[in-house]
Amino acid sequence: MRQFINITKALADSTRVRVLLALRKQKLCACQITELFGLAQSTMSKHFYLLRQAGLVDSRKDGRWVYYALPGKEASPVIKEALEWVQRSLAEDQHAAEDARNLEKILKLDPTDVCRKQCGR
Amino acid sequence: MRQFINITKALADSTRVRVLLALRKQKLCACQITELFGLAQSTMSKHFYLLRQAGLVDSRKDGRWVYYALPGKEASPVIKEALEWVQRSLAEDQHAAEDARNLEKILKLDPTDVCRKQCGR
DNA sequence: ATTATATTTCGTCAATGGGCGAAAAGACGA
DNA sequence: TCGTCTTTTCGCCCATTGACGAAATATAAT
Repeated sequence: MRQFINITKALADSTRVRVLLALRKQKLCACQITELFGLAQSTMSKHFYLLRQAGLVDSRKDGRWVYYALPGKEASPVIKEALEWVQRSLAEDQHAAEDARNLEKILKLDPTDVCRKQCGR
Repeated sequence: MRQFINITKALADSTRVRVLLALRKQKLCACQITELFGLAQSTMSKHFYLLRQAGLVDSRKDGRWVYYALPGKEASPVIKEALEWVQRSLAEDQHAAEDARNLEKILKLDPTDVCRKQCGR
């Protein structure tokens, strides 16, 4: 029950759900996701923490960057079903579609520039 | 997105999730559910409100009683999938099992007595 | 009509949660 | 090592949420 509520709490915020939708097609660096939503780094970091704790994302450190991705086949059924439910329910979502368009632009930039930009925020 | 977050927020509280599990086998009167959890009527009423608003339960007024039940086939796919996910994920849950045992006892009582008992709370 | 019963609404309080900036931590390059 | 870059942690603020009791609403019984 505890684990389950962790998952539902993590899903009970639109920013975090939008992160999951953004990760649908590819893994993303923390700075790219932060850029996408325009929130403070510290705010996004807390969101990442909750998502990781719930098991809804995997994180992999690569040098100075941290990459987030949807968990793979090793994830528990409850997690996999939750993610499938999210993706299916919001496949046509307008907000998510706009995020996807903005993400396209961010992906064309050099991640280094994206990160540097945030220091000056 | 808005509707989806309503659903996840409704699921992000263990009392409300336990209500959904208790309704697995049969509809229940508000007083029976309130008795099961031992919380104030007003508290439970607010939980019912959120569950109803999210579309996760149906309510039907029958005289003085209000019966809550899981929604039927007319429910939207996102709702049905959410409920299936909840039930499947917590089918073996210990907390839910204990609730089920306590519910057995409550169901053996006359609902009228259950309600009356709560006035004296 | 009046009283009793079942549920909801309202007002209040403490706890939680999302937001931010500043400081700390971790990792690379000069 | 020293400075730079990326991310996380910490402390704070304001809004939201879950809890309660009291009052209001709605229905049934006398």
